[in-house]
Amino acid sequence: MTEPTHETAQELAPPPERARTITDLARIAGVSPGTVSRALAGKSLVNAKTRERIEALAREHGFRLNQMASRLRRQKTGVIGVAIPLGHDRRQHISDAFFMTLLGYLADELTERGYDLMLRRVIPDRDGDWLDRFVGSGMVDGVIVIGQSDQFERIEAAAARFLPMVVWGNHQEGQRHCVVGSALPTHLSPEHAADEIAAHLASDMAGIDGIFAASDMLAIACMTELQKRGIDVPGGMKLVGFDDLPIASQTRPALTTIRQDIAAGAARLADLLLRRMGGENTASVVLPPELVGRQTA
Amino acid sequence: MTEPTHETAQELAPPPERARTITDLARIAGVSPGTVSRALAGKSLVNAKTRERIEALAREHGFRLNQMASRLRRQKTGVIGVAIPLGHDRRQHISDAFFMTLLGYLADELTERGYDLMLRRVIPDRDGDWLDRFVGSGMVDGVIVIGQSDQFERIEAAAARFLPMVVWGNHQEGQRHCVVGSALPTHLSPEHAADEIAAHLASDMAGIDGIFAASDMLAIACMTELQKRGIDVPGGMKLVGFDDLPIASQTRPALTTIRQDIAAGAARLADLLLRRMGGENTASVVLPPELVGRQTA
DNA sequence: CTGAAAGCGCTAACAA
DNA sequence: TTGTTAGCGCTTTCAG
Repeated sequence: MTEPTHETAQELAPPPERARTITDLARIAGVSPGTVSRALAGKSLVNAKTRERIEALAREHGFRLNQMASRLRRQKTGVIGVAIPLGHDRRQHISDAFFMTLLGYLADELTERGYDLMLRRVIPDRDGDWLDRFVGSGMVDGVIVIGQSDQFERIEAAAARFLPMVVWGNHQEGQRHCVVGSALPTHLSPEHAADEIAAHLASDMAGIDGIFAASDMLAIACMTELQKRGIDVPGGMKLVGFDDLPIASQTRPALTTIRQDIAAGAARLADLLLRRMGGENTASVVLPPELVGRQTA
Repeated sequence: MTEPTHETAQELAPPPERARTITDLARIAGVSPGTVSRALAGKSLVNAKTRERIEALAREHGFRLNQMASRLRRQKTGVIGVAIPLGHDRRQHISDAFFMTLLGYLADELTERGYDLMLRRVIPDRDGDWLDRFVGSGMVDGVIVIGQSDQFERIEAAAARFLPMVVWGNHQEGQRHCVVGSALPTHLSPEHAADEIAAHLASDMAGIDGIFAASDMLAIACMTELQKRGIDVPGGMKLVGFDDLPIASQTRPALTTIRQDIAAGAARLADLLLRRMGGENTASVVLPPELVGRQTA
């Protein structure tokens, strides 16, 4: 550390008056608020010298633009809303591995393009107006809905009036809202599925020689259960997952699965949303699923 | 579906004029904007009849309050900022399983208490001012930083001036910023660690009878590598992970690990942050780690 | 190139 | 109980 001690620093340079608003800074610089605004926004029509001086003062006085005010005035927010409806299964937690992985990639994509993400977990049963409220909140320029849950109709309704929205989910014939997704139904929570799996396995396995799980996490739960019972995978029972989460290649035996290219999905979501925000009415995209053959089938 | 066709619906009830602002709605209702504001906010001093009428009109005309304006005026945002600095390891993706799991629990906690989350992924090398910009943006009432990365000093500096901030990370003697965490260094990305693990294992395993991995994901990568080489776990090599992610109990053999109670961690983060937002200067919290003995050690 | 002034949509005194 | 008014902090015409 090369900085002087606090005591010394304080003696040498008493901390400068803090400029909280653009008006504060304007007063300090002896110019008008308008000029400060233009200087900080890097507008061409402001004198280079003036700009530099204002920038220096801004640093010195720790000035940060109030984004709330700026965005209200400019009528754009620089924020993408991400809604995760938790409908048909109350117990399905937002921390579902698939959703969170998708969200991570989305954050990477959108941050790269200069947007922040506003995350909202919604329980539709409690708040029937969740989507319209979000979409009309004035807080977001566009909305991504992760998972349709049981809210298909509500999403359709919102899509009728609100263009900049894209949904991760399934496509149904003639639907209005723009989706990105593969061709299969959605996710269940592995913790709570474990019991049901156990029950099924206990009852009757005659005539079954393979399980196709609806998600990797579910497949892994199956595998554990099978191995507990001494059933060899894939010898005694074949097993195929769905998603190809990073974890799938790490299990023992490594999980054969249908890949959802989550990164690609996130990229498509981001791309489509930005185009819709630009006024384009984009079509839905079905990502081709791909079989990743490993050791369980 | 019980709704009539679009044509019929339109003939019967032409869609009402849309009320975009509180002033629109006031005009429609024949009252002043102030009254509408009070009615919609559920203030007691507005006539019940008037309130009901305004609420009905708001529904009918699809009115939603512009949160940007409301929040600017009220000087509170209802948003918690969550920053994830990606510093010392550029390749460490936001989609890191631990971070995303923590984020999921945080979202559950904070949404429950009426806050939205604003997620921002930051690369400190590219933007040295990231934390002050976030904290001073006027967009958030409080900030949670997930992981200190190599930004300890910058976080310290911000903490000197900004109270409502809590950090997930390690505690160091005499530090100023409030952390929640366990007692061990942070996470590496398993994908890229695999090669190094392989190299280490290839070179020299004499005298080593156990591996303590810095995260479960890393431990799982080790396990895969060990099993590839025909080394029995735990017979030939003991293995202990760190985190107790949901996946840890699903591996084969099940991973012995040090539990980070992520849900509890998220709850503490949320709790401390809200108290700081209320003006309290809270102390750091070290969560006691707990050994979860399974089959690998 | 810069200043003055008019709002973005909302809320909260203060009056009535 | 309601209307009027003055801003929240910023951007952007429009003048100069």
